Amino acid sequence: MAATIRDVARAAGVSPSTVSRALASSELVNPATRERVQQAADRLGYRPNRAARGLITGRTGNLGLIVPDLANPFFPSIVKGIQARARQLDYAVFLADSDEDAAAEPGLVRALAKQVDGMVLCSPRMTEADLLAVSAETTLVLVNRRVGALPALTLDNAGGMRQAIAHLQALQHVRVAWVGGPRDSWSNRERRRALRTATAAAGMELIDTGNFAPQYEGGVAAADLVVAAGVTAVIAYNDLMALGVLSRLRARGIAVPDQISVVGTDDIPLSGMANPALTTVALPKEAAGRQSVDLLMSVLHEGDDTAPARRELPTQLLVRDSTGVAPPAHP
Amino acid sequence: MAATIRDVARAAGVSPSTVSRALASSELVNPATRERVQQAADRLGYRPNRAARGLITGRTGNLGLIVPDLANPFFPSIVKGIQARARQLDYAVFLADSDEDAAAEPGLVRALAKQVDGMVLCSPRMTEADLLAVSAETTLVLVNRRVGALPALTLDNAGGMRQAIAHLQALQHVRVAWVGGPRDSWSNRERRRALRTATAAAGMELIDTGNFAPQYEGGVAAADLVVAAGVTAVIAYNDLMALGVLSRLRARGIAVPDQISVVGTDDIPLSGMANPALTTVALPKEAAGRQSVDLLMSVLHEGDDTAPARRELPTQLLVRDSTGVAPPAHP
DNA sequence: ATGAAAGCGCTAACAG
DNA sequence: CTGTTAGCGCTTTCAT
Repeated sequence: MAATIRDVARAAGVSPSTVSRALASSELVNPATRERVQQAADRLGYRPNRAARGLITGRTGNLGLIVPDLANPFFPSIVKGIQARARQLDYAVFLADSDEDAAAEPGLVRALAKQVDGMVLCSPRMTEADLLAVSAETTLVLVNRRVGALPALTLDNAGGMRQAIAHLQALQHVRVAWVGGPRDSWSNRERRRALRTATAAAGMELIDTGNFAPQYEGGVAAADLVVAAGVTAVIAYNDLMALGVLSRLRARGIAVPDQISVVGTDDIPLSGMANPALTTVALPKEAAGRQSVDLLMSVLHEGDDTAPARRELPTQLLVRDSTGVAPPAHP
Repeated sequence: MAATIRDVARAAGVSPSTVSRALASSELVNPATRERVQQAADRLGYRPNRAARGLITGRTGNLGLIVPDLANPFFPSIVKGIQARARQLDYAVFLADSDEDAAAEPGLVRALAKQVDGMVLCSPRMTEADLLAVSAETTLVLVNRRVGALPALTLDNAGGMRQAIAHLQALQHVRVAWVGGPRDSWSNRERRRALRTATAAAGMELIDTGNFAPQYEGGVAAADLVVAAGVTAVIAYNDLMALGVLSRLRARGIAVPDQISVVGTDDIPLSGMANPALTTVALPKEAAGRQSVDLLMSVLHEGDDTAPARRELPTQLLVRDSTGVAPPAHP
């Protein structure tokens, strides 16, 4: 079967421990011996068994990743970023999709905890209590959520919302609707809160249409409430929902942006391809993925000496065709 | 730190092996003892170390998955299917994204091989030789590709193309363009071949515009060639590309489906949301994911006794608004 | 600079 | 039914 370290040792005429050293810390072993071992290893196609190594070193070289829903285009981008960075660092990654089921998340963490050095939880939906509880099982880094003193990488939700409101204000909008995402979502709460503050400061009115599934269908469902609210602009929790709104508005013969302006969040690949192209708050998704890995590494290596590891990445409003000057108010 | 099997043994006043047995094969141990062990385990929050278990049993309880590009909406659906089925079977899954780099794939397989019981390779781009070579490292199941006698789950590409051509023929189309995807892609070759056969049989003409990146941008780039070819219909390798074609046609003021009909493949979530909604060959993506795991399990358990494990899933043309009756030919 | 021995956490004979 | 023994593949003292 597969060659073990003993096979290599035998082939090179040394002991297993020498092989181990030769393949790892180069300095502690005679160059000639090292060469011999290296060749034997190559010849036999030797690949160390990481599980066995992990058993003794306590380091697995693996990393866990949990996302709520891979079908939401927001997450694949993050996963790609994480993948890429993990691969550079020679880490393998376990992926689990919770299917937006908050109750399932702790189980997923626990299932993986023993096999990884740490995990990245992307937009976890589970309760704070659960989060704190599972944080004892392994090293955690949160993405898109902030809880207690847990290491976290967030995106500047508030800044994004402020930019959106400033943009709409410049276009003369006064009444704006908010189409909310999952109630359990931290970023949903953050965005809503920021919106409240920003609209109040701008002397604008914010109509909350409630919480909807963070998908195309959710936006479709919300669109009629938006129309009924008599607003001239709407901001949706994410692009998928914004696209749903767009589609429903078109179906009802309501012109975008002439009658209603629409703003999304995420800048998923397809938002630029929509017709009209969607104005949206762009989030640095792949960068967030990469940096979350870096954050995890720093936590893993520096121990718990410094301040809580946190980082916030900037967001950027992309103005496209779905927003325009507000129509004149009715008499 | 974390409780080991010895801790549980001590707490329950039995030997580690009894704990092992009590927690696994229920029959071989005294019910009373078993109860005691179970309680001790619960109390200590014991979770077996799967890596250690795998070391001795040879089964890791892990499964590998490699996809070319998670940013292509086709793959997340498959990954979700695989995830779901794997979880049911209590398997954890390693995910790697090769970023459409055929040369990187063998390395990814080898990196994971030792830590998994088997792997699913989704639309692998690597050469047949590489594929055969890595198939020695671990149990493989191919999705969306067929090579040698390797276990494979495929989708009925030919059937899908036949349905598309029959549909276009019914709509009076005679000249049809093909917008190809990655040259290395097996399904790309399959679809093209099927198209050749089907058009020939129908007395239609097929114009091949070449190979493009399997993304929105690829479709945009191909669209002008489609127009220049003077066809009344176009079939794209995938929906992303079809959407790109759609967008470029609109930009050029060419009406769809009035002047040109457009057909995609995959039925990604957004194809139904496009305007006009995209006619496409739907592939059972999540089902393919689930069944690929089942296939892997059957190969793993049944050994290599029976015929090569293969399965082909049916495809289904979804007729939507992007296809219509061909415009009358020019005099 | 290298080898021998011990052991990571677990399961699988083998006794009893 | 249960404990003892051995060992999966690897790294790491501790000697030499």
